[in-house]
Amino acid sequence: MTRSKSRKVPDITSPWEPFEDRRRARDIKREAVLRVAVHLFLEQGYDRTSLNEVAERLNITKPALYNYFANKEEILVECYSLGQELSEGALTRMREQDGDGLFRLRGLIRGHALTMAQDFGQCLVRIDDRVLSPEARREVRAGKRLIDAGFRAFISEGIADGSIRPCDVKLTAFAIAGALNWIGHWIQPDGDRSPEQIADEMALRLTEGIANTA
Amino acid sequence: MTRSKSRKVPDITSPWEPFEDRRRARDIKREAVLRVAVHLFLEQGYDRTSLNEVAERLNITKPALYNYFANKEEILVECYSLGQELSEGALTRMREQDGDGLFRLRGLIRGHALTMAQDFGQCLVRIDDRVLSPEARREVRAGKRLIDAGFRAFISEGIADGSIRPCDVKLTAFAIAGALNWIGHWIQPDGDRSPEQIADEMALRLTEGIANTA
Amino acid sequence: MTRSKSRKVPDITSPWEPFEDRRRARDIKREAVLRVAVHLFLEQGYDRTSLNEVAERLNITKPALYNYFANKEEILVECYSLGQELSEGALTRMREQDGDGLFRLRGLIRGHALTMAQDFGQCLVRIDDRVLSPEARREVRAGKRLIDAGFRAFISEGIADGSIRPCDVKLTAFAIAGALNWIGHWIQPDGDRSPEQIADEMALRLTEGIANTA
Amino acid sequence: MTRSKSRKVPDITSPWEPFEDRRRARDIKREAVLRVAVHLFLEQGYDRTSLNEVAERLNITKPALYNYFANKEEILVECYSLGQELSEGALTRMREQDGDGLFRLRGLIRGHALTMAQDFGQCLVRIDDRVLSPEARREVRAGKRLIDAGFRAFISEGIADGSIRPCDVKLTAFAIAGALNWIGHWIQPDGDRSPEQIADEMALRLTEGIANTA
DNA sequence: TATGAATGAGAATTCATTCAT
DNA sequence: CATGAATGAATTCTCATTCAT
Repeated sequence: MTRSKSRKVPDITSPWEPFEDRRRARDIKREAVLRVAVHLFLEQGYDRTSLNEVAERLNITKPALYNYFANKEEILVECYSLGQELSEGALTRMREQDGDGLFRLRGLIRGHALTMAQDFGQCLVRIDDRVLSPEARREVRAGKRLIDAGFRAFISEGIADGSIRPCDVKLTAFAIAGALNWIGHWIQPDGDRSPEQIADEMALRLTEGIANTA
Repeated sequence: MTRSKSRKVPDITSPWEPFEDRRRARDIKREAVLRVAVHLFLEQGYDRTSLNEVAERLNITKPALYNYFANKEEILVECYSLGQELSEGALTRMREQDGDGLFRLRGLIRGHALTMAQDFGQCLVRIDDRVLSPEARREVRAGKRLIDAGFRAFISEGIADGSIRPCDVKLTAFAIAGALNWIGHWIQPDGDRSPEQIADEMALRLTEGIANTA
Repeated sequence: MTRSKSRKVPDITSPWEPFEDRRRARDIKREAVLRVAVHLFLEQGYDRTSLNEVAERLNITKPALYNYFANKEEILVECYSLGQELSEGALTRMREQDGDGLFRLRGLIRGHALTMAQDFGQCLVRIDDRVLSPEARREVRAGKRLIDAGFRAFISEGIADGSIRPCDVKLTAFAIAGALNWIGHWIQPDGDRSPEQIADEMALRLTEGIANTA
Repeated sequence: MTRSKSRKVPDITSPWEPFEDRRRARDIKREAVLRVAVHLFLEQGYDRTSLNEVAERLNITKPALYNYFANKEEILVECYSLGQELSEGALTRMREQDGDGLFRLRGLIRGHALTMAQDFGQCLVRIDDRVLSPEARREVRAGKRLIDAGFRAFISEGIADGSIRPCDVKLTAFAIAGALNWIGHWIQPDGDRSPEQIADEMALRLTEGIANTA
């Protein structure tokens, strides 16, 4: 690992590097915690996953976790955030791309489907956010609404530009989002379809009915 | 209540009535427990709902619950069962009705959508069955697979009889089921669409793309 | 059984018989409770045996037990009593028989050994009387002391009449009682020695050292 | 406390001391728990002794106990172990000593008698091992059988070398063990015989009958 | 930064006992 | 007599979190 190597010779190069180094090491450890945590959360549920288990898998002790996170909730919130970023990234990318509403919608579908193929993405729909404190929940839900708004926006856009047939926007968005979110519940790492295949298929299937291809 | 009335004159009508009466009273109470429990489970999550809360809402004490259920898990399992029955009922009904695959699929969609509008139905998709013991989980999942198999069967049937365009059956079934299950997450009792409206809309929307209407 | 016969024709013979009958039936049931209870107490320990289990084995319900016993403790106390009576019977019998101290001691040993071969006898030494309320415990211990006093009396008697060699009476009594009480811990219903064989062997073995056979 | 003193100057003496120190402190605390626990177990019985009581006497809180023991059963098992070691020590010592069977038997008797004068030894015979899980019970019973086997071995040895008169080995061993185990039930800390006196007396009394002194 | 220890809060479950029927 | 239901009290155990070191 380059991390451990650089840790051996910090003073030689620059007195600032150690800080950099340390911060980076810290971030790496934070990430490791999150990866292990989200994995266990998905495997056993949030409430049934004790911080002890998380710590054990990382070969540290429970209180050590508190160096990186204020509490258990913060861990979950960050897992949500990382998942959220995945879909938001797709949303942003499609917003910035040229193309009609249908094209953008399909892009978002693909992006959201791929999100659901990852642990952090899955936790968005498989870990109930009712375990969060009201404030944290509000924030998380705001994030989720963003994506939903994205679906609706692209659908409306498509209807406006003629690429999508008129339909009940809200319900259609819910239907699409639901079909995609469900992926997180049935997808298997070693399934016979790759995440990309699933994403592509969904992008078509979920828009067939509304696409104005006639 | 008729119960208390009949209790006053048991010997006159029938020596069996008291028993019947008691059994019925028992069932009524069991049901009340389940209704309160599923409500709280949906509101706060299973792990965060203590039996104390359930009991309190019923104006009884916690140990009294153990007269009706062996343990907390059994309560959840029965909630799942009641939810499961809702969709299975729709499945059975459509199986017995005449009509092509598309027709049946739409019926099942409607039925499953309506299931998702009820507490017992929602708990199927909103309470993580990973809290169950392996045996109980196996049983619950078997039930869920039944519904999924129903979707696939009707789609296959439709493809065979020409009412549905050839498509990836498994993925399509997942997409439809996902869109419907998601209803349980967003529907609101006082929303501007009635469950029936949602069900009808979904029955159309989710089949538009695959219906062979040309 | 004559019990069931007489129960069928109670009014014919005498208006008083039913009472007798009822009392007897009651006693029979009490005994049944005690037999089942002591068995379970020995099998699982007093605290770990719930009245439910006792009731179940008798095909009745828990509250029904309260018709025969005031509480769980009373059941145990009566089990002790029945065991106590076994040894006390032997003590009384030997007291009334002619013979020197050694003869009587051996008789008591035999009697106490046989007591330890029965459930009620075993409970004397295998169920800790510390589970009893102070009053009940006092009574039970008084009974146990009676037996112990019997051992000492016979030993002293034997020393006085020359059939037993001078020895530390108290310690010798404890040693003999201990050896006998231990039988309750190792004896097995289907062992290769009958209770009588064990009793006889003990009567000899435990007195060999102190018998004045020279 | 010396602990706090050494804690002030750890680096001077050795970098390992703190660790040693901690481990030792931990062991000391574990031992304290066991001593309090066995005392209460003997006083009130295992089931009637709550971990709360144990903790209270130690001026800690109940969950703190779980730092040292996995559960209540483990505490009991360790109490048994400590008691077991006492007698096993005597057994081993006598095995290694020169002398005939009678000599060794007497040594084991003395050792076992002294075991019964201590809390940990008493719990072997006064706490019913039926409260243990099957696995734990098996282990504990294996230990008990070891001692019993020791008694039998020394008796057989004595018969073989002529120091003990031929007798029913199994029954004799049971009788001796029983007499000794009973000590745990009647001995009193402030009795008029010291444990050593009792032990010596028992070593003689229990072998008088079988010793080949003629 | 990391750890062992400790704690407060809480949860499920068990059970002897009571009571109305 | 017997029962179903209910309860209060207790108990074991878990866990997130804190703190001194």
